[in-house]
Formats: sequence, C-alpha cells, structure tokens
Amino acid sequence: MSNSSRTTLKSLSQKLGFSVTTISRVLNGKAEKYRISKKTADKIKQAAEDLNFTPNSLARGLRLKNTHTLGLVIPDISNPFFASIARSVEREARKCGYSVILCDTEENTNLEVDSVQLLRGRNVEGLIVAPVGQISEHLESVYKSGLPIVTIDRYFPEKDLPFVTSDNYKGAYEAVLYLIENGHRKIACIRGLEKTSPNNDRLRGYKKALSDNDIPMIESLIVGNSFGEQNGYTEAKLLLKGLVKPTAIFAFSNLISLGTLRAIEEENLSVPENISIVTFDDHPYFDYLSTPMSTMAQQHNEIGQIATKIILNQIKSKSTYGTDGVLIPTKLIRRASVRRINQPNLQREEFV
Amino acid sequence: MSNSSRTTLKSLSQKLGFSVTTISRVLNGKAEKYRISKKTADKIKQAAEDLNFTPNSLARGLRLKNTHTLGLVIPDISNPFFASIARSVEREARKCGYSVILCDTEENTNLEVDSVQLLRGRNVEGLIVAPVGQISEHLESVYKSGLPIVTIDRYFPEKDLPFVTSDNYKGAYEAVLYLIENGHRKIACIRGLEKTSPNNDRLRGYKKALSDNDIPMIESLIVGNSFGEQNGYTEAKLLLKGLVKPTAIFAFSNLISLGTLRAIEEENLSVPENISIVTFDDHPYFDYLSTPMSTMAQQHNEIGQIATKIILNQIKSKSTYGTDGVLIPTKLIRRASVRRINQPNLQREEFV
DNA sequence: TATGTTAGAACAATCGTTTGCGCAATTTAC
DNA sequence: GTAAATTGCGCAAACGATTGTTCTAACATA
Repeated sequence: MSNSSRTTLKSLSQKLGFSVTTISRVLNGKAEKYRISKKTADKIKQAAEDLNFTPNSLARGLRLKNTHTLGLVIPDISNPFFASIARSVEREARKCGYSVILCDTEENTNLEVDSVQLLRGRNVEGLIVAPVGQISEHLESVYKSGLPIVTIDRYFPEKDLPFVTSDNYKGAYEAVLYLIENGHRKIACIRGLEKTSPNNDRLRGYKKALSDNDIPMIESLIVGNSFGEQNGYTEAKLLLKGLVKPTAIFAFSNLISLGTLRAIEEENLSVPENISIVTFDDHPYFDYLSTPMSTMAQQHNEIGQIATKIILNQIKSKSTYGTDGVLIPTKLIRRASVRRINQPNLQREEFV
Repeated sequence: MSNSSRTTLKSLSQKLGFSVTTISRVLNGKAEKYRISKKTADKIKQAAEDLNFTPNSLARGLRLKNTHTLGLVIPDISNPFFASIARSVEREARKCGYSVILCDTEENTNLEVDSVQLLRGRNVEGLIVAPVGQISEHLESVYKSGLPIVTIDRYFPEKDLPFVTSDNYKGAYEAVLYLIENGHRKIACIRGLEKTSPNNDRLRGYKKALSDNDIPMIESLIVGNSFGEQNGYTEAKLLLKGLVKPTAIFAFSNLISLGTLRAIEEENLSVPENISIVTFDDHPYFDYLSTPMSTMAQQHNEIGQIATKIILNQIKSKSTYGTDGVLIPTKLIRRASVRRINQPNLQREEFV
C-alpha cells in the first residue's frame, strides 16, 4: 500500500543472486561474524543504498519480538504542561531509537482504559501514563503483566506503580511559606481535582506550612475541586465575597489562577494591591500578564526525560524498576503577584 | 517481552483442539462464511475472551499489509498551536481505529527528513506534516511514492502537495483592515520565518490591505524574520526607536507579539494608548494579558480534523487526493489592544 | 451400490526478517 | 597426498495471523 513495490530482502536477493540470509547479515553488520567476503558485502550494501532499502519493521518486530515503540497516554495534549512533557519524552525516546504513540484521553477514565488496552495490543514495549488519576486497576494490571510502566504527574500512593512527579508537597509548602514570609496569614487555597495525588500533596504542603508557622487553618478558605479555569473563577468569586477575606490565594494550577484573575478583575480589585496570588506550574505567558504571576514551576522536561529513561532502562534490563517513585523538585519563581504586607492582620476575631 | 506468554492463535488451538485457521476465522467473524458450527464458534469465542486474546498487530499487519497507524510530524509540540492540532488529529484518527506516532522535529529540517524516513520505515499508512517549511523534496518523494501525505500550516505553492492551512492571506488582510478602520495608517508588520507560506501569505495580505486603502507602504516598517519571541522583541525595540514611528503593529505570530509586548513595556509605553497591536493566532492567555490582545485566530481543531479526514479518505479509497489544498478561514477576535485613532496622522512628510 | 452434495474443519502458503545449523570448496597442516 | 581447518555462503524454521484450497466424513440421491 505504502508503495507499489518496496525493496525487500527478497527483491535484493533476486537482483544480486545472493541469498536472503546473506543479505540480511550484511545489512545488519554481521558480515564478519558470518565470514562474508568484503567484496560480497560491498556489493550488497551498495545495492541496498541504491534501491533505498528499509527493513520492514513489522516483519522485523515480529521476528525479534520488539517494536521499539513506547506508548504515551496523556489527559490533554493541548495543556502546555503535558505538551512539554510529550516533547521531552519524544526527544529522549528518539535518542534511543524508540518512537512514541500518543494517546489523548481527554481527561476521561474510560478513554484511558481503552488507550492502555490499545497500546498493549500494539505491542508497545513500555508505557508512560499521566493518569486521569482516580482509578488505577488497569495500570496495575499492566505492571503485573511485566510490561514496563511509569506514571507521571499523578500517582497512586498505596499502589505498586513507579512514578515520576513534581515534589508537590514541598512545592506547596514553599509556595505558602513565601506568602507567609511576606506577611500573609489569611491564605486561601483553591484546590484541584479531589483524590488526585497532586491535589492531596499540595494540600498537605499548604496545611503543614500554616501549622509550622502557627497560623490557624480556616476551613472556609480551603475551596475548589477541579484544576480548570472555571473552578478558579467561581471559587475566587465566592472567596472575595465571603466573610473571611483572604489577603492571598494559593492556586493549585495555572488554569485555576487564570480564573482567579478573571474573578478579581471583575470585582474591580487588583493584584497584588488588594490580593496576592501564588500558583502552581509556570507558563510562558506568566511574564506578560497584567500582573506577572509568581509561581511554583514544575520541571516539565525533567519529568518527561526521567520517566522515559526509567522505562528504557527497564526495557534494556528486562526487569521492572522496583516500585520506586521519583520526586522532581519545583522552583519558586518570584514575579509581581505577591505583595509584602507589613501591617499584621489584626482582625483576629474572624479566626474562630 | 511484554508478556511471559501472551495468548496466540496457536496457544488457543492447542488448548481447544481446533486448528489455528478455524480459530482465526471465528474470531474475525467469518464463521458463517466458512460454515463453522455455532457450537464450535461459541467455544472459541468464550476461550478467547477468557484468555484475553488480542491478535498480535505485527503479525497481522505483516500479513495484511496495514498498520492502522498515521505519522504526525510537528516542529514543536510544546507550541499550543501545534498541540491543539495534535489533539484533533489524534482524536479523529482514533475514531477510525488509527493510532498516531508523534515526531517532534524541533524546527530542524534535518530532523524532519529523518522523521519522515523513520515513519516510512514504520509502515505508517499516512503522513501529516507541519513542515519546517524551507525544503520539500523529502515530502514530494513521499507523495510520489503513493503514500498519502498532507502538509498543514505551511505549504509549498509551486509543489504538488495537498495541504490544509489557515487562509493566511485573507486573515492578514482583515487584520490590517481592522487597524485601518480604526484610523491607523502607519502600520508596521513584524514578519515570521522567510520563505514560508504563512509568512508570505500574511505579507501579501498586509500589502494588499494597505494598497486597497491607498496607504503608502513604508519599507522600514516591514521587519523581522522569525516566528519567535526574540524576533518580536528585537524588531519592536528598533521600530520604537526608528525614524518612522508606527501607531500600530501587526505581529505575524503570538510569540512575536509577546516579544513586542516586552519591548513596549521596557520602553515605558503602553498598549493601546501609545501603540496598537494585532497579532496572528489566538492563545488562551490572551484574555489575561496586561492588555488583552486582539488577534486573528486560527481554527486549530478544524485544521487537524480536516487534514486527518483527507488522509483517511485517501487510505480508504487507495487513491491520492489530487493536489488540492484546503484553506480554513480565520476569525478576528477583538480585544483591547487596538485603539481608535480619530486624529488622522498628519506627519505626511515622513512618508518619503 | 455408485455417485453427488454438503457441512465442518484442516493444510499449507504467505507476509519480510532473523538465525542455528549445515555444506561445499578452498586452504593449511603434517 | 590426505586429513583437518577455514572460508563463504545457503537451507529452512520461526515469529503470529490470514486465506485459497483441499480433505473427510456423513448424508442424500439415483
């Protein structure tokens, strides 16, 4: 189909008068091993070059039981976070002669299950999955079957699945600490999707930072349940109209912070004069926002690269990687969205 | 490798006592055609289900000469424009049972050539390429070999290669017209990469809009040579310090406009008070910039979707699509970066 | 009884590569 | 001058699935 008549070993064989075996050996660099004369080898190489021979990867894969293919399963490739990861995965894989089949699950668990099944059927040698995050059976089943797999971004703490993700706990801790150091005490947080590890870990970090600094936690300042923009908008609106008004907001994703920004502008407030913001996950455009956004940046490239290296190592060593996880440090990027509050907040009575 | 012992037709055959042939036929729904008894068929289906049989796609592809795989070649998947396209390509392909192998060429022509070669070797049934854009021989060679191919975003006007791209000419025309309607006459443009079709077409649109409105073209206001942010910054800096100062800038890409923004801020000017901007290609963050950016949006999804449909049609019909190209309309999104100038610009003497 | 029909399933080739083993022909050793 | 070693290469099976053809009973027909 791809060609009316592609060059094969057989067609070369007919053209040259050597057996398919000999040609295969020469073209795989095994001429010496099998004592094929230099003259023969040269003839064969020349012809292969001239006729633009490329081995049929299906036949080869069938025989050798390999495909040199990785599966990459991602909830939304149009999200810059995942796009960056995809780029580094592809780059790293390519370096080692591997190709990447991309599956976008549209944040849909069913599609994720299907995708994993599909990729297994396509004989990928390893799987890198950024899971939607609320179920993991299909991934565990892959892991148990011996097919190398690594989850990224989100992981399942109680399960035996290798993962690579940002150190969300520490990152959140430091982000909140940054606010505290700038005098904030009434710090709201707008969370992401429930029961996902980034959300849980960031929440833990937030709480720990507060308690380590003897700041009472106010339940009404802990809101939200999705990583999307709409959630940021809605929750920020409510926060701004609430009884306990925060002086700072810690947003769990860049989309949340975007929605938050929209809400703040609608209320005719401004950042950081009226309210400070720190968010998780950097974005190239953060420098250009009306107020350049301070953020806890994730190292996309490292995540993709390390995940890919782990997978490729497993493939090479034919052994699963144990059940280890890797935490990648995050980086605080200070821009203009956090204001120093010198005046300690005196309305203590609101704290009960 | 992927499994200690996957279920195959042969293993089913041994387990059940039927021949591989019979099992294959049943599992392909050809039981009736080959008069296999219902009892046998049921037994086989049951066993296949129980043992979680999945046909080996390599063996099948080898025999059937298909892979149900498309190749997608993209200069930079972390660019939201291409990421969106990738998403719609993947979605559309999946609908038809096709998978997508992703190659990121890092805007590098050599990598592009390699990728195309790689994908051919992997027996993809069709190719969707967003070319770096300055050479096309490798793509023509694919086209001539009969392997379905469509270029997206950039195309080669003088070559016989199907393409899907935005109507850059018309889009640019309308973008500039929008500026003109708002009273601007000294309109600079910051171009993208030379000799690429989007650049050429946008430039044509720019010029036509000027001439249709009897506005003299000023060479010194036509600058730049890359779609990147740095180019936008540098050229904007120069424009702002130049002899002929524009009242508006038409940026050929969202990255260019970003650089332009940075330059303007550095000069302590502001948009749109001191200068107006319209750019090409929308971005989710444009609403949140210090000045929300007016833009000529491209319809990413349509581009990816239509390109994929064309490819799949070619595959189905086993014939190339002719050499047609498809132009997708763009959409003007009016935000706050363009100011109405009532005062006609009187410094005519500068126009020589 | 001889012949024809039909249902039910298997044989064997094929796709393009890889590889263990084998087999001439030539050279070397003694 | 004959046995042994070496050189140079091909045979054939295997990977797993598909498919045109063939085979074998059982049954019906003449």
